[in-house]
Amino acid sequence: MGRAPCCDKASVKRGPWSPQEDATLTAFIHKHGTGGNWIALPHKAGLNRCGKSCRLRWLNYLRPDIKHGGFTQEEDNVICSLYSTIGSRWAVIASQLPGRTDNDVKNHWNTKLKKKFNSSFSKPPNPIVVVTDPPRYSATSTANSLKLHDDHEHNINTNFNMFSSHPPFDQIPMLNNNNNPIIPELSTSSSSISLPIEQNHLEFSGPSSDEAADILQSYFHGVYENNNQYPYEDDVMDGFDVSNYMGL
DNA sequence: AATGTACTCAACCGCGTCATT
DNA sequence: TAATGACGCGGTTGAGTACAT
Repeated sequence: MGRAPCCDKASVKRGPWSPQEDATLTAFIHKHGTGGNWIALPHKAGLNRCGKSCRLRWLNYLRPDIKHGGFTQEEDNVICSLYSTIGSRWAVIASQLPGRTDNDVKNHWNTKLKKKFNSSFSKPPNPIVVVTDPPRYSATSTANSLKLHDDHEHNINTNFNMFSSHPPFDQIPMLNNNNNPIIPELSTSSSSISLPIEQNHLEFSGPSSDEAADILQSYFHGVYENNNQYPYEDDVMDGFDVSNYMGL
C-alpha cells in the first residue's frame, strides 16, 4: 500500500504564493506558532494550501531571520569547504550559515558554485609524498581532503581538509594583512570522512600524529616556497622527500 | 522590437526517518 | 512488532527574468 497523500492536491492551491497568503500565514504563525502540525495548519489559518507548501513557504521565505540577497565570499568558502567534506547535505551546510536555508544553499551551489568547484578539482591529485621505511603512518588524499591512518588503517587524530583550510581557489595565494601568504593550517580534529586506503596515498614515518601534522604543514610551506602556489593546483609533486622536513 | 537562450530561485515531489499508536 | 502519519531532506521542475542575437 502506498503512502496516503498529505492533502487533496486537486482541491488545494498550488504555485506561487500571493502577498495575501503570505500575510495570512505570517500572521497566523506569529499568533499561534506552527502548533507542531503543519498538515493541520492551513485549515486553521484559513489557507487553501497543502501543509507541506505552508511549511516550505515559512521556512524558506517568510521566517523573520531569513537572510535575503547574494552570498558573500566567506559564505561561499564555507559551502565549498563543507561540500568537499560531507557532500550535498544542504541542511547541515545551511546550519552553519545563519539566515540561509538549505534551499538557498542548494540553489546557490547548483547555479554558481558547482561549476567553479568542479573546474578547480576536475583532476584527481597525484600521489604527493614518497614512502619512508618503515612507514608508521599512511594517509589518503582526494582532490579535496587528506586523512592520516596508522599502520592498521585506523584513523589517527590528525586530519587535514585541503579545501577548508585553503585560500579560495580563485584567490591563490590569499594574502594576510601583512601581505604574506596565508598558509593552510592542519586541523587536529578527526571529524571528516575516511577515504579508501588504496586511493592516492602518501606514507611517512613519525612518532606521533602531531609530528605528522608538522610534516604536512611543512610540506605545504615548502611547495608554496618553491612554486609560489599550493600543491593541489596543477603541478602536484610526484615525489616529496619527507626527510627534508624531519631533520633527518 | 522580436525572438531565442541562459540563468535564477520558489515551489513541488517523493522518499527516508522518526514518533506514535 | 507492525502500521500509520507527519516531518525533513535532497533532487528536480518550470515560470519569470535577464541577456544576447
